[in-house]
Amino acid sequence: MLEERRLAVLKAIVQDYVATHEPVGSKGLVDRHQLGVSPATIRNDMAALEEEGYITAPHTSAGRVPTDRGYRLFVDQLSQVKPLSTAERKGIDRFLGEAADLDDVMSRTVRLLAQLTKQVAVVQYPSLSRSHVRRIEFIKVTDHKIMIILIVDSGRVEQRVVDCSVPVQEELLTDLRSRLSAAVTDQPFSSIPTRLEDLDSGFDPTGQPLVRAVIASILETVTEKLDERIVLGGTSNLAHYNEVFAMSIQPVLEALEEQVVLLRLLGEASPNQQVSVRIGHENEYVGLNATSVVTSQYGRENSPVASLGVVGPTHMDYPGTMSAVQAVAQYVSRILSAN
Amino acid sequence: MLEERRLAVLKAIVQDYVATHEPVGSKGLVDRHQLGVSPATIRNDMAALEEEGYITAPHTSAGRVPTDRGYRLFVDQLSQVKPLSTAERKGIDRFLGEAADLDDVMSRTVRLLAQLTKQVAVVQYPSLSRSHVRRIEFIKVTDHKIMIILIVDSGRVEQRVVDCSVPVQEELLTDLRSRLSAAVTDQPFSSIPTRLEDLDSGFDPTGQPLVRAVIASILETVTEKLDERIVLGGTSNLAHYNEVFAMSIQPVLEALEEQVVLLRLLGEASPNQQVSVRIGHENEYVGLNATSVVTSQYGRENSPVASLGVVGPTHMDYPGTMSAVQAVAQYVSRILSAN
DNA sequence: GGTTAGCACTCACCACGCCCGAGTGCCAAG
DNA sequence: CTTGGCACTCGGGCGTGGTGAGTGCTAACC
Repeated sequence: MLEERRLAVLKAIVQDYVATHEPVGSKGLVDRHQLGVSPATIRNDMAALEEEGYITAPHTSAGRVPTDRGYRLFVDQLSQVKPLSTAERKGIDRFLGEAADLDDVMSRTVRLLAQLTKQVAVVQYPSLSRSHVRRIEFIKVTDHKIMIILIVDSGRVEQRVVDCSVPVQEELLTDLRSRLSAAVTDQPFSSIPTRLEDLDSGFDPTGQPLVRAVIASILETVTEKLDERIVLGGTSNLAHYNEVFAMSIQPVLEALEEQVVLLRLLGEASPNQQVSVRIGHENEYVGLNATSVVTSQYGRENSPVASLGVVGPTHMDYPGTMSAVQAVAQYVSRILSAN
Repeated sequence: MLEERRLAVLKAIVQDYVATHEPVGSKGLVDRHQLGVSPATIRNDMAALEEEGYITAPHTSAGRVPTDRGYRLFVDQLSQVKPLSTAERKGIDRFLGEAADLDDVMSRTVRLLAQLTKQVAVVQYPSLSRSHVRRIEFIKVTDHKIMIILIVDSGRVEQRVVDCSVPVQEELLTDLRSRLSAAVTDQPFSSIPTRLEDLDSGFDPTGQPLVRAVIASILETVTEKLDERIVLGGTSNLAHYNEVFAMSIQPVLEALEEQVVLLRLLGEASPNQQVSVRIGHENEYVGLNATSVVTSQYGRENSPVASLGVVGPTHMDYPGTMSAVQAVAQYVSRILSAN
């Protein structure tokens, strides 16, 4: 009973604070929620909650504000993901359904996510490391240059030009293509290094330099280009918080410019299909200690290819944001597997 | 004499204001610059300059601040592009020289420009419309799907998948490849629509649906993908101005998210090799009325392939920014023509 | 005529002091 | 355990007065 009401109070505090962005007091709480008790009782509960570190008072005569810990409890136990309205689902469907190619899907997704959540959206391109090779092709650009083209199941296409010291012979190229093709087609990227290991030994000595150069180049692409691509959207939503709230957006903008930071942010997503939420100081990167990050993976069931999510203030609408992120991830998954 | 000193005063005002970001008064001016006259005289000049609209007073008892018109005069007549130090040039050279592929060049350029100018950098990928086709290739992905690959002289590679209603015959594809290749190789993108116009008539009727589909797809790529790609950098520099200066960065962030706005921004660059500067209200987009945009085109002499530049507050260091933009544009031009 | 010194004037800015009210913690009664 | 009552705290809004930077004007000067 006692414990139960305390949680209800915390929930109410979070909800009110998210709605108003102002410290919430005991009086207002009983007015706006049916708690069935008087302000004085609430005050006792609030004192207890503060004692336990779930809420804090900015200064003596102000109301209380949830702490990161308070939000965590709220997210874990007090909130339920609210389903999107059918209108919203249809809107998403229509908007994403029109996408032509992968670039289009990504850019539409990021815009959609930013618009739905009114926050900064972060979308990662399907990760090569978790994709499969669908096809490999060569194009002879000049006598000494060939372009390698890797077509990936997620729709990505990687290309790279190799310089060779000797002129490229057409037959050799054909041979190489078929052998490489056999070796890597439909194989996961992560297995490529081992699969290409001894491939050069099968060729006659005159061709080996070229073969080695090609293989080296592919390996380079595989390892290097794993620095995945990320698209951002809704950055201007940051300005909104800057004005109302007293938090500087500089560190956040800096974080968003660091591909590495973003990748780790998305990479830390929980391995299961669920939505992952990191609140305030739970984020490793200090610049994001005043923000929360909501992410989800997308791709086929049990084998996600990448992540997407949003970055927003800790006082965000968690249920709404989580449902939006989850829904968008599901839609993107569906669209990508349709190819 | 009279006119001459007034210009000197304006120049001094701009310089001081850019340095301090505070309204500058007559006393400070004579202290920091060798003008050879007394504050009272300066005051007369300032009154005249204000009359003519080059400077303005925020309020009665504050110093003067340059207007957009004042900056314009400063840029046009009073400043000279200051050359970069050799150390800076070497730094640029080293940093950009390491770039491996086009993506790398673009991302390094944008970071470099942001770092040099401490402002927001905007770099446009080489424009297809001003590029030439170097090569066209087809890859049969499945029976009904072929991938078209366009290799462009600026290093870009565009690909697109076409769905065909009928199975694709290998010979037809070879035939199509050679004809298309002959038609478009080394031709500017802008000429492609006319060159492809009647190409389908040369094929036998059974192949025509495929040919038409391919041609349509290429045309689509040519026209649609002309929505060029743009990379941004240094957005966090905006936060700096936000704090010190009283200008909201929201509209600026919004503008930066709009590809269309950015493209127009870069597209309006003056046609010659010089650096183009648009100050405050000279920018068509209202969200950027409080900023200045410094751009330059890059590419071969007399045939630029794209633009790059920076967006910053109107009280920026124009000579420094202009020289940085110009230098970077030149370096990028050089690197791209090296391929 | 252009330049300069002197002077009165204007205001943004800051510091101080004041009050107000929201919100609290505590206590004693229900 | 809950509740009404009450004293207390303290941030924020507001008027007040002082300060100083900067100006425009006028009259004298070269």
